[in-house]
Amino acid sequence: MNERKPPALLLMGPTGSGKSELAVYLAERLDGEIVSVDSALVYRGLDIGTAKPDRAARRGIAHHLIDILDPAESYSTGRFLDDARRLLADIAARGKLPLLVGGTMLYFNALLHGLAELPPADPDIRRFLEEEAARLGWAAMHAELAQVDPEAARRIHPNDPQRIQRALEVYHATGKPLSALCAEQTAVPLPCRPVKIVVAPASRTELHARIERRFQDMLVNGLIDEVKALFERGDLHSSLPAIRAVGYRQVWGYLNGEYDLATLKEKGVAATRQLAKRQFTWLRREQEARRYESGPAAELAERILAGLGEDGTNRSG
RNA sequence: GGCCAGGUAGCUCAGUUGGUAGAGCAGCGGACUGAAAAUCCGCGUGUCGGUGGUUCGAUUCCGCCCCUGGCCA
Repeated sequence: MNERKPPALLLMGPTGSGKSELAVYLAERLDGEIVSVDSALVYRGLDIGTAKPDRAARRGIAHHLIDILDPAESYSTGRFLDDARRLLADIAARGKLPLLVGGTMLYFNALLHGLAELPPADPDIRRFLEEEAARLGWAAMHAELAQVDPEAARRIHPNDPQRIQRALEVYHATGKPLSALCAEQTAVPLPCRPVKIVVAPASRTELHARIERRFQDMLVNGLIDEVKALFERGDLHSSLPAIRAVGYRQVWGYLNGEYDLATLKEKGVAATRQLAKRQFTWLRREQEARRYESGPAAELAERILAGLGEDGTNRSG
């Protein structure tokens, strides 16, 4: 049925699995363009801590959805979905293969399963709810949600302020409960046929070792100075998505004098491991994906290409 | 060498007036619909330094030994 659509490669994996380098090899061999599926790479000035591939690492391959926002701005799943759909169509129209590469699993999820028609974030409503919560407490906010959207209240834990706020925000903005809007969701088919590939290190121990080494390298390569530049701008603060990113949040605390360098290193490594663990939770339930162990990019790319040949992904035309 | 303070979960520590022990962090598992590198939920057996003794029973009291830190020589 959708066999006639052009394919798109979805390359997913936990942080530090070597996706970015691998993607460039695959793009070279498949005449592809890379679409980043990463909620932190979108921000300009977040380079070292996000392991953003630089000009040399990109080797002339087009990379999309990188450096598209200032750190003072906020990206979102909805924007990603619009951007990615548009790019997918454009790239396929140019006769190139789209490679969606990243570790933001909610974005992949939205791409594959769609997203309900919900209003975007509204700063005024959020501020209003924030103030109300400061006055009444989140338990009261959860009770308020139970009044207007009992189903959402049942699903959302009373200790989860972010989701309580979002559910109330949707209700305030539309007058309809979040759960009703989600129930109306209809699948929007992708313009491409997704071919899923998962890359991950052989063992958790190995991943942890890589993560520790990598964070250490980031510090040596100037992560602190990079964050200091953001810190000194004066208009950024610790509740922005860009500043909450792994590594950035921890260095921010260090620059605030909250802890010493050794503690910063510990916290940075732990936060990265925790991120990887959450990514694994999504990845585990990813069906119909080909799975590969991390390894030297060139060699791994060859193995993946051999596997792709079997299901016709790289046929031309 | 002498004196003092400690040695309890991977780490930092609490506790048991003697009935085999619990927090934070880390770790592990899970959830996830416009902040998602976010937000949240669940999971705690560890020779209570070693060894003898007292005791029905010792991680807890006593002796000796080992280790760490401090002070005095």
